[in-house]
Amino acid sequence: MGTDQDDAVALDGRTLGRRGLETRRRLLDATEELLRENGLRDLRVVDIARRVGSSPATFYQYFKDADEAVLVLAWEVAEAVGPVVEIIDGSWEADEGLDRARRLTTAYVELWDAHHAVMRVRNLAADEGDRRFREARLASVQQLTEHLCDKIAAFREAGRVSSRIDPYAAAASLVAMLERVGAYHWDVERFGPSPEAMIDTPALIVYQTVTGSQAA
Amino acid sequence: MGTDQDDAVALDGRTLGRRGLETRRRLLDATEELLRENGLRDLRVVDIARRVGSSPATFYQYFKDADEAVLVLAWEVAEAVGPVVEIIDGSWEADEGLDRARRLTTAYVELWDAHHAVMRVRNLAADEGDRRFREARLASVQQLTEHLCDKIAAFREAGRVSSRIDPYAAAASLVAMLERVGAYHWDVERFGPSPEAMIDTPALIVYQTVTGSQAA
DNA sequence: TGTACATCAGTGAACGCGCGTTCACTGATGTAC
DNA sequence: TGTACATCAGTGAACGCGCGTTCACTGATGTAC
Repeated sequence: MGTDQDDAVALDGRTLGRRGLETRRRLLDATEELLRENGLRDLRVVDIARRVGSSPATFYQYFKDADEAVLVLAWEVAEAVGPVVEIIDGSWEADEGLDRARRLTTAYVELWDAHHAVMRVRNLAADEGDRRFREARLASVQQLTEHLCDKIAAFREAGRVSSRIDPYAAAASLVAMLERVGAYHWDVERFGPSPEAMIDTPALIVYQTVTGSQAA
Repeated sequence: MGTDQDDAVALDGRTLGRRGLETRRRLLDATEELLRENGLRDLRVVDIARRVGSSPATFYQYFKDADEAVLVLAWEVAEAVGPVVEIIDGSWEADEGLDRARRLTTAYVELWDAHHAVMRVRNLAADEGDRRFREARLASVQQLTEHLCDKIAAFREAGRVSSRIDPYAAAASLVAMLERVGAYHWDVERFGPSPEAMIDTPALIVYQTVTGSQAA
């Protein structure tokens, strides 16, 4: 919260009115569309401006460059992770845990489906070491990891998860799996597995890893 | 095999001699270096040429554009996956399986450490739908997935892995996990887990998912 | 062993496009009285 | 309710750099005899 709409200010310091906020929004939407359609390599300020029927000069009233617009979008995605994280909280026993794992996987894959273009670029920039994108990714992924970590740690203390499992590393690995499954499940599905299998099976892996129980 | 050095031909059709092959190699190495140092956004033909002390015109004797050089590098990575795949073959019972999972994870993470810049860009381009990069990724990832799939299917038939697990989807999910762990384990390690934990724990997840057994 | 010729390899220099970016200006909106 | 003024919002037009790309040419290598 507080990272996009709220503290939105024009680059010259003016505060934005209704009209300004709308324009800014349309520029952001156009950025996401173009990223989806043409990919990162072909993202151009001129095109973004053209798409909303305005001029490049307008774009520069709101963002320093194209990257900065993408960064704002990445923070918006981070905010959308909140509800997904909440799914983790609660009991993971038996059917309830399995159901939770499935809802978690579904929600996260749907988040990717909705925002794959932005999340892809965010991950690339973060992996390449860009600090601003690292932070934005962290804001998404950290909450997820920590909540999963807590669950795993509890099952481990109860002696149900192997003591050779490092809870944080396990949580991070599961998040890693979900990230990548979100990114390319559509490509995997060309080789056999149904879309449902590409939810249910990773969900089972999550469940088994968190609880240390094998599903029936 | 047969995708890079062997059928290397200058763009005008001339066959390459010793000297030409060396230059081509140096251009490829420079491409990987610059990709690592500056990231995808700042990869420029002029810079690649400059780095090997030659002129842009030379670059264009060997590659149509910068993308094509990266593509060749991606195919080279695909060839390097062969030995990693072999680790999968053999018995996965008990300690032997655990050891195999650990060697697999180690080898794949090391592959990422050695070639992260190229693999990152390959994945982005593939995810964005670029056919050539999809093929190159497939060549890496498919073998891995299929070999894991065979193992999982066998344990499933033996009744040790849940029948609710789709073997191909499970294999793809594990590969997804390894991909992402390879890409960002260094970032995770800033939050607690040791480098060893970021190998051992995903390895355990692989082991448990393949064999349906919980580790002690 | 030497010479001539074919082909491989490399590049200087230039062109031109397209993109990022800015400035000086016009128009829209809102509010004080 | 109307008018004036402040500030918000938008842009046409231009500049200039830098990058991709090419061409005509020189130099290096190898091989046939």
